[in-house]
Amino acid sequence: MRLYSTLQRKLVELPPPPVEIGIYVCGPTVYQRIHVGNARPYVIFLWLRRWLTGRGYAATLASNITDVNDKIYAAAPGHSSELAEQATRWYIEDTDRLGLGRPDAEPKATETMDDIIRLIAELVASGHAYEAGGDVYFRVASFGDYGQLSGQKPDQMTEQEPNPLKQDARDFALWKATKEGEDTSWDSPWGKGRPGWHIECSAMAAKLLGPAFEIHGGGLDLVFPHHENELAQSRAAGQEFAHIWMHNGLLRLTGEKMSKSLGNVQTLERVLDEWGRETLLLFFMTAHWRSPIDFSPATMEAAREQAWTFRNAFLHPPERQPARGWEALEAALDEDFSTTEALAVMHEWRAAGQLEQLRRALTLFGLETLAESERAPAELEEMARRRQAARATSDFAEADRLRDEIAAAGWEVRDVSDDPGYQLVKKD
RNA sequence: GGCGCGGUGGCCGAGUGGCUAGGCAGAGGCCUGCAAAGCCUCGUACAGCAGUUCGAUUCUGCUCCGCGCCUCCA
Repeated sequence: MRLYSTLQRKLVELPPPPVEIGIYVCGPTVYQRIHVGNARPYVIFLWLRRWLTGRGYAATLASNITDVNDKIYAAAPGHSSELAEQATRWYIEDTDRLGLGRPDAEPKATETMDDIIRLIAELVASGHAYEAGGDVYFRVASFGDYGQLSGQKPDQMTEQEPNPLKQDARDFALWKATKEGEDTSWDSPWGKGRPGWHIECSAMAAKLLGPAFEIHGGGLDLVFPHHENELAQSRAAGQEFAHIWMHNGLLRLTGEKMSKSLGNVQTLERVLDEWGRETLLLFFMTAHWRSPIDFSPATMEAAREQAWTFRNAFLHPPERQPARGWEALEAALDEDFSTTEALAVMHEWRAAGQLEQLRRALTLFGLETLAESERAPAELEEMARRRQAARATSDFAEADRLRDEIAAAGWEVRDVSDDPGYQLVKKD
């Protein structure tokens, strides 16, 4: 299997199974409900873990929850930990609704503090970091490969807010001394404080996956500075760290009038309420994981239609010549995990009526519910029967009236040749 | 300004040096009391300009346009 890696800027071959594949994905900073965009890496990497597991790998997925951070302090002055706890519950609740299960580990920064402090101390001891006024900074000049991941040239970076404690404008904080108004702090060799933004990921990844692991994932917007800094810290500490760096494309919001303010993002909660999990998952499948994807009513509507055609295949199986076998899906996903090609293969199976194969593929993507049909309430069954009776006596006015009534209840009646002569299908 | 990605038929979105992506929407037909679902048929696209080549949408260069990142960001 091959995956595109930002670090090597090319497709990188995974070692053949069975081997352990450690995957670390940057999860959210918890201070509000996550938005649809945050759900993309969550979905992609849970799918990937499923696929790798099915391919015979021992895949372990770790995805962190950053629960100490400037943004959390800013969002809830004086009670940041309560907000972090609340937002963590929201995150679990919202992502649970995707129905894909959970990562193998979801470490919290606040529960990894010993490892974080130990890692910083190591970097200080080896001269890759220095203490200044209770803060600790990473010495970028001490790490020759800095900039390798993002392609950013260190000498071209400019500092936004000059920090006199830094020896070099490019240096970044590993540890920050507690400031006025911050309601949480931890003891460290450098006094009370809390970790900087990047260090927690280095510490958690090493703790859970070891000093060398296969895949590190996250949104494209994390390449710099977050991942560049993670890589620098961990490599400077003598770890190989991640081999392959996967960065998913970002969601773009279009087709909706922007409310001018920054608050135009849609929460995952709202999207799930409005469109349902099946449509959202299918929507994510319609773009390659590295491509940007437009989130709009039109693109979501198209995804919903695709869900509908898959569902219909199980209600009314077509009989056609057999299409390609399972290996077609393997070929699609083994080459840079192309869900778009996988989708094309699945449509092929749908049209060919290869339903068991299709069901297996849908299950992989958490869409097995499309293969299940819901039983209609008894009163609707009764109405459908009365409609059949009306049709039998050519009372089409009554038959159409009943059909409208059933439709109003959110169901569709279809005339079929099989036994009861009708079929009730729930509409979205 | 620096780094990087991309421009494919009405829309979304793959892919390939010469041979079918796929989905949605649309047109016609079959089926149906009418529908729905399903089936059949239909679109000859690859930003522009040069170049390499027997042949380029696919390789190279340039131009135009769009997007992401450049210490808040999945």
